[in-house]
Amino acid sequence: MNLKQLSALLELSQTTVSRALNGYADVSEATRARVQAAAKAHDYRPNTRAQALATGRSRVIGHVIPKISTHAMVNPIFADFITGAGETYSQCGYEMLISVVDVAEEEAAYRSMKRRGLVDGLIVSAPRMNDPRIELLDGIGLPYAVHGRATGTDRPYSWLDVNNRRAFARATDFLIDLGHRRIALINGLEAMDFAHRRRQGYEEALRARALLPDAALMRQDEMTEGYGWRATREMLALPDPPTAFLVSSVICMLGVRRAVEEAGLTLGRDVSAITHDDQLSYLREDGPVPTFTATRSSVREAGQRLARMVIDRIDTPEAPHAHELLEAELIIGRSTGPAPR
Amino acid sequence: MNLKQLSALLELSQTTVSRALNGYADVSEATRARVQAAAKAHDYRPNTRAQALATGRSRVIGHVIPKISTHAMVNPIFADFITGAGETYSQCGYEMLISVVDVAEEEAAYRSMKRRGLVDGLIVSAPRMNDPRIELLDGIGLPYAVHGRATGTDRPYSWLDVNNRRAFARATDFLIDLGHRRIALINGLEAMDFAHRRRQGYEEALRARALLPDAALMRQDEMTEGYGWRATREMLALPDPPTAFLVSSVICMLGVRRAVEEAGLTLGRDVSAITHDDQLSYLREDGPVPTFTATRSSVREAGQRLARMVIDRIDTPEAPHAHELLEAELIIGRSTGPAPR
DNA sequence: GGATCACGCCAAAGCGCTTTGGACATCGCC
DNA sequence: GGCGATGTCCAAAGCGCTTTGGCGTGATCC
Repeated sequence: MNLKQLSALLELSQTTVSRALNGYADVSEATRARVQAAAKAHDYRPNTRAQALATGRSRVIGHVIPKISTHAMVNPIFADFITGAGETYSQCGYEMLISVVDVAEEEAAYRSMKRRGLVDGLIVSAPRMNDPRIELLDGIGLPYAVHGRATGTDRPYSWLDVNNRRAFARATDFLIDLGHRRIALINGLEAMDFAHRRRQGYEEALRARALLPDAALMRQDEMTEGYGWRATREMLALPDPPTAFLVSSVICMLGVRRAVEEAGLTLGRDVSAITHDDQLSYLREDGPVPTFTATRSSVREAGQRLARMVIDRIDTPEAPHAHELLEAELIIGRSTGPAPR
Repeated sequence: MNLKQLSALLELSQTTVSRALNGYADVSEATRARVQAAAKAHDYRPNTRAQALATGRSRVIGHVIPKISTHAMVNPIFADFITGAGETYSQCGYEMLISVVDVAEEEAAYRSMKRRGLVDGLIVSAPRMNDPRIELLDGIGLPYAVHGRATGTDRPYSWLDVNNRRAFARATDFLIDLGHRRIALINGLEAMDFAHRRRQGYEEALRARALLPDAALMRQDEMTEGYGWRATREMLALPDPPTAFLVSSVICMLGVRRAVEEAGLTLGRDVSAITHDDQLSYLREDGPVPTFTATRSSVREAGQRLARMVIDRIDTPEAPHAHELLEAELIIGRSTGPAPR
């Protein structure tokens, strides 16, 4: 059933039927009701491609996943983030298009998306320091919103971010309050903006309490379980090992715990650790006290809100850029305790 | 730059330019070369929406994620699977559309996708026993391929699956060889087809060695870390606890390990465990011997191949249905050892 | 009573592509 | 020289929608 057939059936013009369904005022309420009833009865849905062609808007938002190499890690927060964004999209009548592209072809991919009229807007994920994509997308003229921020870019853009600096400063502070002095940082790759900010927060908090950051206690890498384990194991073997760890993700934290336990130590007693927790659904726990003390912020909610943000960019490009800074909660679990003496 | 402008520039008709670019024979090689050069020089990309409207094919493949409730788990294999599928799609000139829909509206979502001409085909994920989606999609007339199988459906359909039955039978057999007699199964939800098959394999292997499946040693639930921990903890507290565990996912396995260690036991010595491992990229390890003994099969590769399978369905709907049964490797790690006496 | 206006409807153009059904040369062949 | 075959190209008609501009009709106002 298409517009033509539906309007023939109703003995109305395509114009009137279209305008009736799209809420224009110059249709009498009587005919509008009649049209809506018929549309419902025949389960009429306008063809998206025709609609897009006629309006110039595709009602699709793109998410680009740059692929480093064949074996590179897929971001574990991806699934929950997508779910959040998808919820907003379906509420707002948008579709989500995901494009896996080789990192070398990322720029070409954006250009192609624009030229082919594939998407109305984009979500930019995992911004790096001085991320070139912001300038690129402004140049291309594709609305977007960034999940995170890109230190070093001076042009305005819309973003939503967790206050990573403050979260890690608070976590560090909390560990210092517990008497810890040698606090390690198991960070994500610091070319990533969020990891950079976390280190800032960590170092600031140390300095504010007259502690000197020690390069031997700082690591950065892709946040896998294996990395958490390796880093912890190595640092516990130092002559003057840390008594506490600040960890960038729960996945890493799993590795940290493994290393701590393998060393015959108990987490929360002999060694403390705080992780950032994106509330990934498949790692959720139940029970009164969480296993891990964590700075917690829902990545699914971030997806929901960021999706709304791109849609706003598309609808009102002239509006000023939006910024949302989510504060992470510091949730006390069983992985922290007073520093051993 | 659109077709009209490009053809004006070349002083050719739109027809000729279009046919030149689409490889039709009735264009001289000289003009074809000229057209291609101009298209390249101006980075011409046909508008996807117009192309789709004209051809009736959108070159988009849909993935539907049914959302149980606001807090339901997002499948952890999702990200890697999507990445694999996305790789194939970009090679074949397809786009991937992801739709998060409330489970109650799943059927309506499929219908709508078809009517709106949004997608040319679909991937069906996480089939349940007697999954109604297969009949539904056949009725709607949307090509699809299933990731897994749906026991109880007698109509033919294209699928790709891991040989879950054999994988779990082999794993069980291996544990029996090591002297284990009380082997627990920490399964996924058995309404899911894969979990059902895993239990079959497990029970068959037990019976083949004259062991009786014990309901007290079998659990099923959503495969979270917390579930693995809870199930293990409870079973270890039984009067006659299991000495080995068969676990449905690495995420669960993390919980199993936690429970084992909390009980003061050592995995691979006091208690053995084998998990199914989808080779999720963010849980990957390095090192010579893996931590976990596992039945291993790459979900990313599954994504790649299944994407190819839907594309084939779209291109040649009259071809017989394809089936691929991937065998999981049994990889020996450090989580298994001889049964303690 | 005629001008004005709002209301409700519609014909037709257009979005950017593909495809059908020729048209026009050129060529080889009898 | 005429005829069919072949090789190149093109005008125009769609694909299914939205939107512009206009057309009647009846009510309103001086």
